[in-house]
Amino acid sequence: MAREIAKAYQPQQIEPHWAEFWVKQALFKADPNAPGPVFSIVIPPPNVTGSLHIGHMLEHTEIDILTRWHRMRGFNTLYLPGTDHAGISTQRVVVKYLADQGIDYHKLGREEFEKRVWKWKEEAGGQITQQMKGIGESCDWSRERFTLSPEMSRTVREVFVRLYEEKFIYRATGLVNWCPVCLTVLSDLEVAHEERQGHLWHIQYPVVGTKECLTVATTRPETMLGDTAVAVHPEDERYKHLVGKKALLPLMKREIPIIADEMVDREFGTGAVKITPAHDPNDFETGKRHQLAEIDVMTDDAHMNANAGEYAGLDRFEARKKIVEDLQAQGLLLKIADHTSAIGLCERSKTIVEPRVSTQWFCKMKELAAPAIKAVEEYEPGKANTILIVPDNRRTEYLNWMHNIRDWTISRQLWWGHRLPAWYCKEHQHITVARETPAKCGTCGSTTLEQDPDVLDTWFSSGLWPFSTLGWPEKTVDYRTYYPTTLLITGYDILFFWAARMIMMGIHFTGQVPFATVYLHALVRTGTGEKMSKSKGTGRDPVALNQQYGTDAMRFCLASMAAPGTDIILSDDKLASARNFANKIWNAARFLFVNLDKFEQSGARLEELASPEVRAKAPCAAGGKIPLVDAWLFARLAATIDMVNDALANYRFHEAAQGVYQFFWGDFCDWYIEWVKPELQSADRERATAAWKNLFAALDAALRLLHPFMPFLTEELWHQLPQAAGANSIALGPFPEAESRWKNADALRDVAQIQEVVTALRAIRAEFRQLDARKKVEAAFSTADRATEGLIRANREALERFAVLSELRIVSKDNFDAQSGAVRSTAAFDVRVVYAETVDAGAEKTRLRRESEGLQKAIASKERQLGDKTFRSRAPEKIIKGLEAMLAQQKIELEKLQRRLGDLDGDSSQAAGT
RNA sequence: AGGCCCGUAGCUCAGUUGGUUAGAGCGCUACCUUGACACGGUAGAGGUCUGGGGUUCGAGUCCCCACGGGCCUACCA
Repeated sequence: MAREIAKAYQPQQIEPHWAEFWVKQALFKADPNAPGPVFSIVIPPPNVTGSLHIGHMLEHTEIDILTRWHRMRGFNTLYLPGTDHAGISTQRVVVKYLADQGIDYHKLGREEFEKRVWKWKEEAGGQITQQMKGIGESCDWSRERFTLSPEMSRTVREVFVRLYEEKFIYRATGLVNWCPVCLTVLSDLEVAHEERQGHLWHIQYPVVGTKECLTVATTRPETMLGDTAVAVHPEDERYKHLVGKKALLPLMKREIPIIADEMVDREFGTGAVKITPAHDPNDFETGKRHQLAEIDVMTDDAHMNANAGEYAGLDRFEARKKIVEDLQAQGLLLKIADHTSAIGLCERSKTIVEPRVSTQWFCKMKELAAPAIKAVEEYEPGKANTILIVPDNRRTEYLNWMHNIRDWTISRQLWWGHRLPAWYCKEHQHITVARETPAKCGTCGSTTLEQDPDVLDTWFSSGLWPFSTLGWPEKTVDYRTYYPTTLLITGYDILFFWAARMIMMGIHFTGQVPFATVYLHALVRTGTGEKMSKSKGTGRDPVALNQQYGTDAMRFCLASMAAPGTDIILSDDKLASARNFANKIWNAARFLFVNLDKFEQSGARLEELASPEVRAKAPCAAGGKIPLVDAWLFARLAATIDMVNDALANYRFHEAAQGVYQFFWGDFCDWYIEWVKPELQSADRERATAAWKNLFAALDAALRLLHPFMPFLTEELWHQLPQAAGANSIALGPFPEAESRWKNADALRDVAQIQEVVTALRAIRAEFRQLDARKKVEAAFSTADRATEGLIRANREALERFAVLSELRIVSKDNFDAQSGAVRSTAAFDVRVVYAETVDAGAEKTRLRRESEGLQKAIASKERQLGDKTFRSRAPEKIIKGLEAMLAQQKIELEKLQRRLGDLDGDSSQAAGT
């Protein structure tokens, strides 16, 4: 069965096939009745507006690696996909989309607009899920969810009504964050702070009935139009005499009281503060204490309104400019000082947020937060209903924020989202909150009801995600089986937005934590350290990169950099290196297939080589015993499996990735395959068969080990293995076990010894610049240790091949010394390559000197330490013993080095003499 | 303002409870197109772990200070 197999791995040619296969076969559909412990994970729902960006790629890679790993190990596994309706984002996108077609969404009206968004969602909103399918994420697509679906709406209403009835949700008038571009109120979290260079304007307010002026300092002169007082500190001697008097508000010619309030910082500015209750949170509170009027001087879109007198109609920043000019003209502007302050920006539109008085819906948080704090604080491994947050420093962040949590503004002035289930009667504005549209007012019975036009913050519905997606409030089979979920993987940038709220809501409504562990992954940054962002044009399109390097390479690359707590900077170098790895795997398999044809021609049957029984017994013996290198390979494999399992269990993706990389490339390709090459073609039938059996068993296990990281490549290659015949997918497992019979410390030690000898011989060869790399030369080996001698003797063939030797002669110390040629020594052995051309004695001496200097230093430091009484009395026995053993070795080595140096000096002086 | 993180080879980063001569990938140098792979092979060069102080028998690892970089939270006008 001759195989056509491409010389280089071409991911583009195999990925679409398997991606489609996995979806069509519904291979990853969860079955609540399946055996095994449960592993369930819900996707952090990406925005429907979105397309896959590099951050998703990292997140989904981590989720998919863990999901596939668990599935292969026999867990009852669910990876639930879905998308978020993303209120503000989506509304902005569709408004713009309509505007591009000359349609003003206001004119469409709410109902029609919502229809258009749904239509847009059906047509364009599926992009990200299509991409996820294309990159082979092992989701259960039959359980895909959308945060604004009718089922989700029912859950949202249920939650809203209950929280209202429990008095968590309330409606109130307060000072809120207003985005003049998105035209909605924002929660505190949606306001991003940024330090900006600004000014502190000192403005003189004349005091009525005196010739004095009170100078106030402000960063926002335009808000003075809404001033209703000036405040000073009650104990400020400079101003005590003015308290109770009135100031004449410049430009507006309005008399406003001069009040005393503790909130004033005497040190800051002039110690006198203008009070604008309608446009500043502090002033709002001060206004409440002093019963001051709240004069809103702006419109929704941050232009000055009728309250702003002659400035009405101006944009807030134009107004600022004009006001400053006018004040200057009137001689009331005392000075302008530079001043930097953190200003609030709308997370979405990047507009400066305007603090504003408004009536909104809020959710009380303190009480909801308490059990969510407890769940994290009381975490212990295995303790029910507690949550582990990884990495640890995020846990501290979470706790800090939760301890200082403030009420959550949940209403939004948008059309796209879950509409508030609250109705007002026309007559009295009584509030009726209900699960179903009520027929009459719950208070007065009026039948003229109007529903609140607002929708809920997007995060309100995503906060219910882990249980809303599984059927809650019904106790469905899915809910009973898969809730609480096992794990949440998300970015630390939405720890508060999302994770914290899920924990609070989950505990409150289900009595259980929504997930046992939160793993917060890194952000992918650009070379300059910024977060990669499509809007800034600094992002890399993962789909294009997948196309270029292969999805598996991308996954492997991200995994190998995903050390917990460390942000990732992606580069083409790293992607290329991961692609090279994929190619290496491809070619290792290719080597097997190409040579298998030859072997089959000699009459071998595949079943004989790769039946399940053969694999169950691997490694297979030849001539009654397991060849050393085979024992070694499986020992390395077992160690790697243990390491990968341990690393993945602790979210140390980079360690797991580096472990499989090292095993496959370093151990399997560089040493094992090279070692057994001749055996595969051996005339000794039994030996060849054993080699083939072990090769197939090892590759089979290696592919399974690699599968969570590189699903496409491994699926493709695995299907070409003889043992895969008739099987459906490598993805269904099993994951290789680190068999106890594979563990073999002796084999590990022995092969390491042989590798050391090979490396020493190769290094000498490399020093002979004249020596053709392919020319076989003679070498001598000497050791004082009989076991080592036996080992080398038994593996002489392999050694000769690896070091390109005509013969490796094992000689006594005296015979060794009698020969000429370049030498390398360790404490355990000496090797000499016999070659007519001498090495560059000068270079050799330099190397030896440097090495012996290093050794001398190491020896001196060890002797010092071992000579120290305190060290001897306090250090653990193990450390002392280890140090002593190492010291003895180093001394032998040093002695050899120096003898060699002496020889070289002798040679050169002799040469000089003749 | 408070809190957190980072500063290790030319570059990007690992380095789990402090313990034997600090690792990887890329890049670099030399040699090798050997029948799996040049997206390859072999050998090598290269860091005393930002600086200073301290704890300790022993510190890249713990503590303090300084410098440099980043992030988060926050109603100082």
